[in-house]
Amino acid sequence: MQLKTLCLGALCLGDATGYDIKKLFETAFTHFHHASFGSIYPALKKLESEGLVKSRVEPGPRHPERRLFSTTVAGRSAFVRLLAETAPTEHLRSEFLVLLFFAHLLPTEVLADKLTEVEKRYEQQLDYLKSLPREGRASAGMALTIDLGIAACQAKLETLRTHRSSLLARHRDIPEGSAGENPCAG
Amino acid sequence: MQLKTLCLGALCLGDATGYDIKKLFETAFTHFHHASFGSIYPALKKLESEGLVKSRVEPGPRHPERRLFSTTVAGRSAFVRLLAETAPTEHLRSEFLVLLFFAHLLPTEVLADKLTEVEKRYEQQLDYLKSLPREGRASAGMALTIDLGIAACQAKLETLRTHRSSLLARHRDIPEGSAGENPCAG
DNA sequence: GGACTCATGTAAGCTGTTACATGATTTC
DNA sequence: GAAATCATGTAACAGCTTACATGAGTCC
Repeated sequence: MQLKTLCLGALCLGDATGYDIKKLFETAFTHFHHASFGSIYPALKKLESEGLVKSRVEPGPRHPERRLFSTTVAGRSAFVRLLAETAPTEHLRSEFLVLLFFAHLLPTEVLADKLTEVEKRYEQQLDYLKSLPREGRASAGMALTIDLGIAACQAKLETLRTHRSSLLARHRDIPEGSAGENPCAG
Repeated sequence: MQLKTLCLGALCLGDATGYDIKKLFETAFTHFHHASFGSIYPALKKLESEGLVKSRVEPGPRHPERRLFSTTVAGRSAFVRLLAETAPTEHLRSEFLVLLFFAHLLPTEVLADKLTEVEKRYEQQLDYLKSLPREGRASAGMALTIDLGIAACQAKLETLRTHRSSLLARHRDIPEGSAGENPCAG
């Protein structure tokens, strides 16, 4: 799914500026998608040129001049169609698991620091997801995206906490820079 | 982390062809990284031009001619350095959670199909990860990458199974195409 | 002989990132 | 008056995917 489509979806939730959409990516979408200004603004421009959204400039004494986007009828039906056609895939890209996979090549202290860093991030993410309102304002589907994020985060955090000390203990015993046998062949 | 670095890492596990590395991405790395031939072969070429890997062509009666890559001393130390510098981040990109987030815009049957599809995929992934050998050949870190994959997958699968029927029941009651209130503002 | 796996590579192009460039408004 | 937040945009470039193009070896 292209970012363009996601921006169109964001506008199906209500009128918004490019800045608002960036905020959405940093809050409600944070655990399953990412986008930067450099892609959001061009995406909105493209959507407008395709007639899927329209915009008006709002001058304001209470904020800098801004461009508010809204969906068009064509935009809403295009989004629903695109949504229905989208395969429900997931792609994780984890530098952390790469690090863990090659942990035997790292000094124990470096590995310990990385583990601590990840645990902290998981804790923060868990706190954040738990702080989100799940009743009333959000639909059942939205609530489930949060619950799935919480479940996965919690499971990983528990696994990490369970194995941390034994991993580090074993790690101290291996020769530094050992590559070992090829464990992946075959 | 660039794909180039990951290819270099793969070669730190033992000599391999581009094709072998692709296999590694489809097996050991499958739940945390992805790469296609179109990026692997150029990456290996680049690594060789930088002196981090070397290669020899192996003609064979038992297989088509192939190019076997190995790391150089410079390559191994470069990889260890790059690894130590890598921040242990994770980025999920989930079209499935996008779908769930906008579930209220989909017909109930379409939503049900998507949920079924995801559950099946999770089940397959879980079976696969559980089938991997965790003792003996793999290092403790490699084993933990598998355990983390299993934990996350299991947690998501359970959450999905728990909420599926109530989600679909509630879903049938909402007006079709309802966008509702903006649940994300503020 | 057909299907499948092993095996290598290129080229066009899409998508998105990073860094740059700018400035208003609000809050302390 | 400084810092934070609100706000918009562009340009250069990185990085990877898709599709194409090709062919040998193995198993049934």
